[in-house]
Amino acid sequence: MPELPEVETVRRGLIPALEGRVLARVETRRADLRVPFSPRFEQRLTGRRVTDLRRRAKYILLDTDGPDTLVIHLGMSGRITLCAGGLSESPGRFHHPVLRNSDGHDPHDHVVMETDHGTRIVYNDHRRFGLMVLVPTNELDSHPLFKNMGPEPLEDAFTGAVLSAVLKGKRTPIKSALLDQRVVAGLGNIYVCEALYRARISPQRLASTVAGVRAERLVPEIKSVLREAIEAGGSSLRDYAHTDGELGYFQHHFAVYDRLGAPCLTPKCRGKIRRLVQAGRSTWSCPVCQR
DNA sequence: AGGGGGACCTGTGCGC
DNA sequence: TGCGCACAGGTCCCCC
Repeated sequence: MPELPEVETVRRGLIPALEGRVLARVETRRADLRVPFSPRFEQRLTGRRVTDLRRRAKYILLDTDGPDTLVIHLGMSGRITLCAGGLSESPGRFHHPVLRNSDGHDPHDHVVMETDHGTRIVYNDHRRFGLMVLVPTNELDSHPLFKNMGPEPLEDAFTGAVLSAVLKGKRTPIKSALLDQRVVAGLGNIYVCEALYRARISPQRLASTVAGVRAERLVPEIKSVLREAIEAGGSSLRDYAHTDGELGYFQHHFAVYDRLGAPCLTPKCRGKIRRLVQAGRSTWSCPVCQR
């Protein structure tokens, strides 16, 4: 999936098209994504004005002038594209060929919305690990999706001391701990690998031993890698693209992710990037300068 | 109680 | 060319 920087880029791309606009038409083309759409999904959204577009971790929150907030997650392969009225739904300028059904639709275009200004918003997700649900706005914090979620990494409240306190006593590798959304919300495989590299911390190190000085070193690196990635419009690997179809370019700045065998970029370090598997997911790191 | 492993999906790229 | 396998920005449930 898009991790925090990619989701943030999508959110920013949606603002000009959606903020203050009325959802004139909402169409779901199947019963579910990873989970079913909320009951009466289309009716509850149609005619509502979008009052705000927020992000929490990897979720986009679309507040309306009704009781509900539309909660969107892009899973691993979700994409949202905008197009002015009259154009085909998936504009076809992506790096993937666009599939078509006999009715002319991309079979992975699962949700199509249209605003009162005629902009079409298309949600495409070929793996369907994403979700779209309606949650009463005043119940968001207590909703199961959010109630146990850790701090936003880019907020000032996320400090070395805060991370340190959560890691203390955790008997799991730091790599797994950082992927745990209860520890810090919004990091995924790429930015965990990159942040650990920048902080020169081994992904295999026990989380409890990162508490203290290493946590103080790690937090600024988490923030800097996320900020730089947002600045670059996120990272485009297989599926991710901006709302206008353009690609992010932070993937060109990876120091370790998917760089198996490449020389470590740390000056004077002779290490070669290795790949290991932790909790079923690939981890890339430099065995020499990450300890 | 908390963490690891599989399940959920489809697509792509590789080796044989 | 084709087939099978491994792997992919995530999360959740089950089981130990």
